[in-house]
Amino acid sequence: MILEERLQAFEEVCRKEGLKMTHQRLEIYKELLNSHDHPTVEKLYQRLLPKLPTISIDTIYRTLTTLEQHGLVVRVQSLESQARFEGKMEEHHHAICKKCRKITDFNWEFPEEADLPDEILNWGKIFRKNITLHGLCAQCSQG
Amino acid sequence: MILEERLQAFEEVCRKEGLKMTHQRLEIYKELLNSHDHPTVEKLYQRLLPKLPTISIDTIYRTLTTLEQHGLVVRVQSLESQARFEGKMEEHHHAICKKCRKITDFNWEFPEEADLPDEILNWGKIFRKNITLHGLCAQCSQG
DNA sequence: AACCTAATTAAGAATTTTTACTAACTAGTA
DNA sequence: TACTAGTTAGTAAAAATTCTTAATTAGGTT
Repeated sequence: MILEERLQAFEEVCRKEGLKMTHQRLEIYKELLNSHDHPTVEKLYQRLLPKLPTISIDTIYRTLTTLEQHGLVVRVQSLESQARFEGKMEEHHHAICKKCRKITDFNWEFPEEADLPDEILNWGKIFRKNITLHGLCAQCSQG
Repeated sequence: MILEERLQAFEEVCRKEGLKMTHQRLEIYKELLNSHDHPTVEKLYQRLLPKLPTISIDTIYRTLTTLEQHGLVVRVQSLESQARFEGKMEEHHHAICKKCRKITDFNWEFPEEADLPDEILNWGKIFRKNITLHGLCAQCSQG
């Protein structure tokens, strides 16, 4: 069960880094793991309200930033002003529809790093390599 | 002179699309062309103030959004909450430093589209393909 | 099992970032 | 030179994010 693994990793990281395992933190993390639409903070807030009726939106901002800093979630690049997040940590890439703004994941084995130009290999330490496709999704390109 | 070409293209697009060639529009566009740091609206505003002391920040937002819609500038994906723009239209890619936030351009010939997985070729119409490298630039990875 | 302590939270307020509204103004054309 | 639709500056509002503070809590210690 991949979810189990993620939650164990979550616990482990928290212990290692001295982060406390609070109810809110766990629920926010689980909600993000269950969300496959790269939600905004606002969306997560709406989804969490039934379970955590008194949670504040600031807590979600804070929590996601903390988890991001510890490599447990990813802040997704987007063209919107609202921040978006994802819990999926396996390397993958995104296609963004200019019209409906939907972000679709896809897998692709990235070319070997060695194929990248030298100029950028000297740039520094590379942690992630992401491809983003910009365009119109099938639905939106019909209209 | 590449700048000349860009300005001519700018004029042409404006004429074609019925956009008026206002002083502000031209100055904003030229300032962006001269900026190679993927500036925020706020930064452009600061840079334009000496020349256009009464320009409002709203005009810069509006103008950039308009130019973006007509394919004259690109809204750069970023991890920050502030929108960033660039005028460089040739295909290129970005490396973002997690620490200092600097965005560095680099060139790389993207693999043939055919090499992308089928799932994503059926996704819709692809206009742009961008690679983003996340990491620490040389300077920041020393500290 | 109660206690300590530093981390975390909720709530409200404040900031920051972006957009809307409106009257005045301007580019492009007649 | 006048007309008209598009554009601008200024003000205000909305949207998004962060800060402040007092209360609460997790996790370790006695």
